[in-house]
This record gives sequence, C-alpha cells and structure tokens, in this order.
Amino acid sequence: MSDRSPLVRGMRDLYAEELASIRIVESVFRDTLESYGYELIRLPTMERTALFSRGIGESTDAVSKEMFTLDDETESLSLRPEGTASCVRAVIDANLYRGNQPKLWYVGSMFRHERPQLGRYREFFQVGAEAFGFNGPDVDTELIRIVQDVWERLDVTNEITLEINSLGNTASRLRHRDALVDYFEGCRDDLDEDSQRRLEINPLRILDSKNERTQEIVERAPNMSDYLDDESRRHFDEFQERLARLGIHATVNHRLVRGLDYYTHGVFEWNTARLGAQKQVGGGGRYDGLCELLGGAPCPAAGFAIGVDRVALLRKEIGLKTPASTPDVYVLALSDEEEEYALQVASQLRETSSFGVRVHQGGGKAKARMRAADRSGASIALIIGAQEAADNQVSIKWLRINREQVTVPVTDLPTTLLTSN
RNA sequence: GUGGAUGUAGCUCAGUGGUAGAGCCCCGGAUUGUGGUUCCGGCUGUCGAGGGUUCAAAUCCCUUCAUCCACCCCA
Repeated sequence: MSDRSPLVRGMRDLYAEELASIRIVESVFRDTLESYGYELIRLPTMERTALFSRGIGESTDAVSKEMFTLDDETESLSLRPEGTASCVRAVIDANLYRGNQPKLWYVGSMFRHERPQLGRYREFFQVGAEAFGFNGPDVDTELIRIVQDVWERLDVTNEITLEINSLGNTASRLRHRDALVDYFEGCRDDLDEDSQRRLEINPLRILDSKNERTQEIVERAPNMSDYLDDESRRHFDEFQERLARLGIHATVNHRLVRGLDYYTHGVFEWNTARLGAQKQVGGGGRYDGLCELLGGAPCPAAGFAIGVDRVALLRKEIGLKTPASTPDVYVLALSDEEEEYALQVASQLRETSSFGVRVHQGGGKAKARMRAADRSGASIALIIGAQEAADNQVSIKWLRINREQVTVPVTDLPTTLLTSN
C-alpha cells in the first residue's frame, strides 16, 4: 500500500447511485430556483482568509478551527467554508446591487476541517441562494417557500421540519446580549466549560448547548423575544403571518441561534430526525449588516444554504432509489465480422435520435456479448449478426419488457425505437 | 478537536496462536446467432499499513491510517 496514494481524509469519490442522488438534488434546486427567477453565480473556491474571518466571524468554529488555510507569498488564503461571504463579496465587487435587487444562487464544494462522519465531510456540497436589496419579510418567506417546493419535489417533505426564530436588529440583539451576559455571569460556575468560554466570545451560542445542566440554566435565561424592539417585532410577526398564509408549518424556537455571526432578524433551520447527529439539512436567514461589514454600501439581504449530501442521504435513508445513469441502447455485433457495420448503425442512431448509445467492445462469444448488454443497464439491445449485416437490417431486443424481438431495416430504427417504450 | 467501535476476496461477513473460508458477484460449460432462471465446474486475497513478541500471528502487543457512532460543530 505504501506506493499507493489513498484518498485524503474527509474527501470522496462520487459515482454511480451516490452521485446520481446528489445530482437529482442539485437539479431540482436548479430548476426550482430558476423558476423563481434566481440567477446562477459561480464563485471561487478560495478567498482571502480575512473575508471569512470578518464576514462569518472570528469567534465562530467554522472560521477559528475548521478552515483549510494556506499561506501564499503575501497573504493568507482559505478554502471557503460556506458561500455567503463570497457571494456578498462578488456583489460588492461588481456593484451588482446598485439600482438593482439581485437574486442569486450557487452550488459547489465547501470545505471544513472537521472529523468526518456519515453526512459530514471535509469537502461537501451546498446549494445556496441570496437575495439583495429587500427589507421586508416577503423575500425571507419566498426563500423558505422555494426550499419547501424542493422538498415537495424530492418527496422528503414529511421528513423535514422547519424551525424559525428572530435575532432582531442590531440594537435589539445587543440589548439581549447584555441581558444574557448578566444572567449567565450570575451562575457562571454552573455552566459547562465550553459555555464559560462562550460567555466571553459569543454568549448567544450558550443557548443551544446540549449540556444538561446548562440547558436547565438556559431554560430561565432572558428570551430574545422580550428584547425585540418594535421594528424587529413587526418584522418577525409579518414573517410568521406570511408563512402561515402559505400553509408552511414552522416552529418558533427561541433558542435557535445560527452558528455564523452575520444573521439578524428572521433565521431558520431545516432538520431531519433520520441522520443522527447530522440532522441539520439546511439553514439561513437575514443578514442586513453584512454588505456594509464587508466594505460595501449598506444593503439588506437574506439567504439560505442547503447541505446537498445530507438531503441525498436522507432520500436514501427513506428508501428513495436513484438509479445511476445507463445507456438507452446497447449495440452488439454477434461476431467480429459485423463490428464495422455495428459501429455505423450506432453512429447513425446517435445522429438521428437522442438516445445514449453504447457499442459492445471487447469481443467474446454471443452469450458474453448479450450478458454485457444486460449488465450495461440498457433497455434495448440492437443485435447484428451476419444476416442483418448482409440485409442492412438490425434486430431489436427489448431487455426490460416482455416484447417480441423484431428485425427492421436500419432506416426504420429511430421510429421503431421511439414508439417502443 | 475528545471518547468509543470497526477494518479479512469486487460486495456482505465467518474465522481468537497451527495449511485463509462461505454466500453473492465474476469467468467457463450445459445452450458453437441471444442476457436475466436452473445445473455443473473454475478464478478471486500484500487478512488496512508499519513494527514487535513467538518455532509459528488475520488472531497477542505497540504505532499509524481510514471508516462508523457519540460529543463537538454545522450543511
């Protein structure tokens, strides 16, 4: 094994069913997002480390201990741990939001240096969408509706629950934060170690601690909802009303705080009970201050990110099959003599139809050739023996349905196949 | 990053110190122009890697790598 170079930890080769199921998820997101008028943006995989530490937050785990960082000659670069910071940077760089309200979506690899597990990889795939320039909760609601549409189309609606919360605007958030710090300081010694540390750097995060003792303390902690000012409260109320009008069920979870620092107002998470500790399949919210924080003109914005791998795993978990792609037609000569003719038939069929046509290679006896046709997954075998080659014909054998084999002139092939099914 | 479990054929696994196994898969034949069923025959391994103990190691010990589970974190 020493001269082999094995797969890097947390990385995967994707093929066959696993790849097919990831592609299904991505393509449903693509179709749905485009049907809502969102435009694809392709973002770089690497950015300056500073973009993430400023945009996502120095104190977040994603930035402080999970980034793949490399030092270039003059600056520190990192593989992106998420997509929002890049997207905002791109919008600022090209000034896309001047006199405009761009709605963008992206898909691609994200990287986090964590200990891998099923559903948690060091390179994983996210689909995300971001809408810039809209203040109201109408956009927030649309984002959620888009994702709910996708769950519908992927047949996972019943497996996924939506939780929402409001972090309020900056002023509300700060007042709540102060109240939290006061409260937790009073019982500091009863908190678990992690939470004590968070008290200094990110007190909000104590709220979603899983430590039992800490949770008891959190039960009585000041609620964000009591600190929302009028603007924040109106925003959140309208958000909930709009969701209700669409018939989207969302549970308010006052302890839902997002792991990344940039969120304000409405935040949301999609969870599933099927994936153990990797239960979160997506999340998002509003981040009105981020554009300004990253050096652009102030601009309200909201977005979501979905873990494509986890949605694909969830579908597998509940028994939804996604067959790998297979050829439609398998062309085989019965012996070497007819192979030239078989090649001609195949290329003619490719030109005159949109079938995926695979030609038998590697020789073998008729039995072996037929077996290869079967194994390829093709639904139709085009069989060419000496007789067919001499008469400019082919024999059509349906491999997956009960239908009698027929022999037709090559010129009739496309029409016969199209009416076959 | 912390704790734990696991790693033997392409796959699922049995094998706890004494000649590396089973089922499935694959290949060939029965059926010399027809797959998927059946029957017969056959192939398949650096026992994750490196080191140690022993007459002898898949088995015991150490190290290491990977996967999985929980924590952590998030998607």
